[in-house]
Order: sequence, then C-alpha cells, then structure tokens
Amino acid sequence: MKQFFTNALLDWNNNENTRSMPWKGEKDPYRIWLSEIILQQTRVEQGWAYYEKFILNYPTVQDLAAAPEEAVFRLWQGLGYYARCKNMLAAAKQIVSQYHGHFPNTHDSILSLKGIGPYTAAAIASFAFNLPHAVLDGNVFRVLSRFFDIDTPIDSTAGKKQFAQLAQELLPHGLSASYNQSIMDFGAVVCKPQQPACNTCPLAKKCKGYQQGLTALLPVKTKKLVIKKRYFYYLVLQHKDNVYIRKRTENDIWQNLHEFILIETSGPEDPATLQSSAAFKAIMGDIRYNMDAASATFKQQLTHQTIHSQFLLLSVSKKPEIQGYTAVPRNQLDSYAFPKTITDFLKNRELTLF
DNA sequence: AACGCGGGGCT
DNA sequence: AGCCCAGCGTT
Repeated sequence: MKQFFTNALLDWNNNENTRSMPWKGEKDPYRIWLSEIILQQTRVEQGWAYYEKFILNYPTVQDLAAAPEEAVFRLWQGLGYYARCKNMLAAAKQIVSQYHGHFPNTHDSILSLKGIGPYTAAAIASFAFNLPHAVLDGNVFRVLSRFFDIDTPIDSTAGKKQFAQLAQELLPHGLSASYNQSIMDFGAVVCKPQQPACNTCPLAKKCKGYQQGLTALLPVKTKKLVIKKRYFYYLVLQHKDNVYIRKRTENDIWQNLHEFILIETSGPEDPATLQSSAAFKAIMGDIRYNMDAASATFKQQLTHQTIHSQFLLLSVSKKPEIQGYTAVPRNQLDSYAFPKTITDFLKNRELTLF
C-alpha cells in the first residue's frame, strides 16, 4: 500500500502535474529558502510576486543581510505574518556571519536558522541538497489522512508525531526532492481541502478515506477559532507637511509595522465622544488642534481578530511633542511599512488631505 | 501543550 | 461566516 502510494504520486508528478512556480526546480538554496519563508501559511499565488520582488532587489543572501531593515519590511508589506520578515533578516545575517555566506547544507544546521522549523528545514534539505527528509505541511497532512484514513487530530502532538513518521516511511530513497514536490502539488491540485477531484484521482481506488466516504471529514482538527473584535481610532495628526507615526513594538498584531496615533477602545465610539475621553486627553493634552475630517470605518478581518478602524484627521499650527510618536514628512510615508488597513486608508485619497 | 500571528481566496 | 493556505516562535 505504501509502495503504491509513493509510486502513484511520482507517476502523477511525471505525467499530470502541470503546476508551475518561479522557484520550481531551483537549486540555489538561497532562492529556495526565500520561497519557503514567503510561502509559510501563504498560497503560492499570493507569494509569487513577492518572491520575484525579493530576488530582484536582493539577488544574494549577502544583499539581503546588508539591506536596511525598513526597506525589507516595506518589500514585505501586505504579505502578513511579519515575524517571518524579521526572522528572515536574522537568518540572512546568521548565514553571512556563521557560514561565510554559504547556505548551510545539513538538515540540523538548516533547522538552526531563525524562522526555519521542521517543515522548512525538510523542504530546503530535500529541494536544495536532495537530503532524505519528508516535508509535513497542510497538504501532506490532508493527503495522508485521507489515503490512509487516519483520524488522529493533526493539531495534536500525537498527530504530528504519527504523520511525521508515516511521511518519512513513504519517502523514496534518492527521490526526496521530486517526491516532496509531488505530494504537495497533489494536495493542492487534486486532494484539495474542498471538493477534491476524487473521480479523476489516480489514487482513489486504494484511498481508504474515499472508499469510506470520509474525505470531507479528513483531516481532523480539534481547535476552534475564537475571533475577537477590536476598535482602533487613528489620529492622523498633521503639522505642516508632517504627520505623526510610530513603529509598533508590543506583543500584538503588526509588530514592526508603523501606524498613526492609536487610541484603542473596547467598543465603537463617536468621534465627538472620543475627543472628550481620557485616552484622547492623555495624548493631546492642551494641544490646540483642528478636526478636519473623519474617515469611514475600515474593517479588516484577520485570522483571529476583526479590526474596525476609523481615521480622524487633525491638524495643528504649532508643532507638538507626542510621547512615543515622531513627525515625519508625509511624502516619505511610502518608505515605511504599514498594515493593510492603513495602506487602504492612504490609498483612498479623496477622503484625506494626502 | 497551547496560543498568537495577516492577508487572501473559495465555498 | 467559516475554512485553509509549502508554519514558526513564544509562553
């Protein structure tokens, strides 16, 4: 059964797989690494353009390691999970300083790099160096759980261990690169999360999940998501051609991205009510300002939070000190990375004075 | 072992 | 609205 599975996947890859990607067949470990970091929890279609931007701007790991952090974040802007960007920069510096710019070529040394976990280490080790490590990502969990009818939750420790062992047993000797590529493409193209193509699937006749009508119920997950609502009010405070921003540093969403002066409330607030609140006074104190406009409410859905944001445009004639914030020329805003909801606001020019 | 972290596409 | 995506680091 295992032999059939592996061979069928390799056959499918050779005969029917037409999925193309800019990094497919790539042997430069730097490029493979870059693509894998970009693709963590990210669809191929979404990451594609980012990969090409990064290769163009930073052709080598030395280029990336030497790049200004803000420029790299700006390039990453909009891709999400910004800790990946931070860790990627740290790893680039690690490779330059510890490995003299040569990408490490053993599984353990690859795994030791910042931002590289079990999946990414196996991917780089197999794709770049053909080392015998099976990848275990969302596709692999799904394909294995269905074909072998395994209902151990994939988000449990036991499940991860069980699937990792099975995946490793299925890995054909000397073919880890093409096999790993096969199973992930197969999961994305045929054994999809919704509406898998079972009627044309070359593995269906031996797929236990399919034969028992369980494909829609596999893989099993235990945890359910709780989504909380948050309300952000951004004071877009302008003094002449300057606007006040800061970098987000707390343990929260959008770490290392920039934002305007933030007041977070526990629920929706009227702009007038907000102006008389303690939070507003704590920031603005006795500063004389003019309220020029209030934007519509922007809604952004994150995995685990719904963010409602409204932008209040304030201007002052005398330059104030705002604790924690810096006044920057507004024509330089595009050198800073902002979360999507703020770039949306900035794009919507008719609302604003920008 | 559990949780937090973006943004986008599809149903 | 809910689910998932070439997962990882922190607590």
